[in-house]
Amino acid sequence: MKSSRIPRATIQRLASYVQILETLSQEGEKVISSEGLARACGVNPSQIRKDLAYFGEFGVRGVGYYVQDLLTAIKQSLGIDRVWNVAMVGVGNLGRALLRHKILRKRGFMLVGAFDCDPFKIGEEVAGLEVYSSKRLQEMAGELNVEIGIITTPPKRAQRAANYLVEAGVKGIVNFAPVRIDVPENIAVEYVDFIHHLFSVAFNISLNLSKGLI
Amino acid sequence: MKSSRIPRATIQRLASYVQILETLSQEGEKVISSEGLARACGVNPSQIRKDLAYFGEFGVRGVGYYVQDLLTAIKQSLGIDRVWNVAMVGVGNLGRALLRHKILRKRGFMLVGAFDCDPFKIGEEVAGLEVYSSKRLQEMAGELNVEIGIITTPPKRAQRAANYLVEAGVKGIVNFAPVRIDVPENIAVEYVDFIHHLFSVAFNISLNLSKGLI
DNA sequence: TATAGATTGTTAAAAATTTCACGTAACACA
DNA sequence: TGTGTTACGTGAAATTTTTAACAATCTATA
Repeated sequence: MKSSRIPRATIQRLASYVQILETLSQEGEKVISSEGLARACGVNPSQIRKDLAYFGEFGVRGVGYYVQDLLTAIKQSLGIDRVWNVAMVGVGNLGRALLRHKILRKRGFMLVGAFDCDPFKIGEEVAGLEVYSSKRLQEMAGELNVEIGIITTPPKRAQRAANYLVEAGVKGIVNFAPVRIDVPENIAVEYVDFIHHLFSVAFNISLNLSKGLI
Repeated sequence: MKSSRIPRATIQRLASYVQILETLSQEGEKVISSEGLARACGVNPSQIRKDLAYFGEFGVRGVGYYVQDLLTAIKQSLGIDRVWNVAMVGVGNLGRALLRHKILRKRGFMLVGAFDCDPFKIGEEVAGLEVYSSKRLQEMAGELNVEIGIITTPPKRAQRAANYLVEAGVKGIVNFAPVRIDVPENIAVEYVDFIHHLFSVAFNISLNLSKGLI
């Protein structure tokens, strides 16, 4: 199928297929059917076949999908078959945790710079990276070849951080601060806010309570 | 409108309305229109009116919504007009960051217990909480009155953590580990995986590149 | 080489969600 | 009190997303 506009939900799901396929691959599984994959990530088998169809034909009829091949194909489709250089703005609790988290690097996102505007933090070393003044972002981003920015500042500083990142030439931003940011249209932005998920759970618990399920 | 089944997306959006209304409230704004709110969170005004209609009529025609009233109403609808007690299983980098984050408490989620299975971590104190053995979850959850569990273990230990939490009687789980967990149907589960968002940004950057937008 | 069994890719139907459009209600002000 | 203006609530239309159904095709085996 042609890659007409691809639903955002499809992209989200592809990301979880990657997780599962990577596990399967490590466990030495060679082949997986859409049904098997579907069970593993709690969706409908047709959904999976349709999602994949946006990008090409990766399976073999009567057989299923070769785990390694499919993994490679999805990664290629998502553009994560390579390493992306990432800079972080805001070295608070959350920032530190992300800097120390191995998962980012393991998934191909290499933290190459850490920035903060707090003079007390500047010069500090976190997870092998020196913390620089946010004002030096533009100057340093070029030589570090930063492509993606992660914002982990307090909400009030998020827009400024975004401005710095855009000036520094990043092409995408993942914003952990709970505010919208304004950036040019050709900059890809994603918002991460785990409080939403807590709200969601609280709501569903309340719902279950009112339905007498608990 | 009657509260027929409420779309998950609606709940997600309500959560962001809360964020914005709280800011507006702090800034002393008294009234906001669906259009103003829509602009602030990047959605369609009708969307907002429809979302709210699932829970009741909170606005005044010709005027808009009284910020404080709407905030109260949404919080009540979501079941976040009270404090929820939360236990965390897995005190790694991410767990620590969450424990130290003020935002959880500020939003009404009180961390009342921290658990880990690593003997080196047990007994340690993080953000004013002593870390206990995960095995003691069931025993302690009762007296701590834990209602929600947060899983921040490595993926392989997530299912075990979930089992402990369910045995301990929690009614909802927020899982930060990148794996599905199996729990009884009446337990509300939410998955948080920020790697997905990085994937998404990477994909959109690749897309923009191929469209010649960059 | 033919047949049986399995599982994909794809089209069509169904369901869910979003957007539009407009009647209705509230306020401001003459 | 009447009139104009604003902006909500809601039913219907449009769009998007998900699910179902099935023809196509691959492997295995006799």
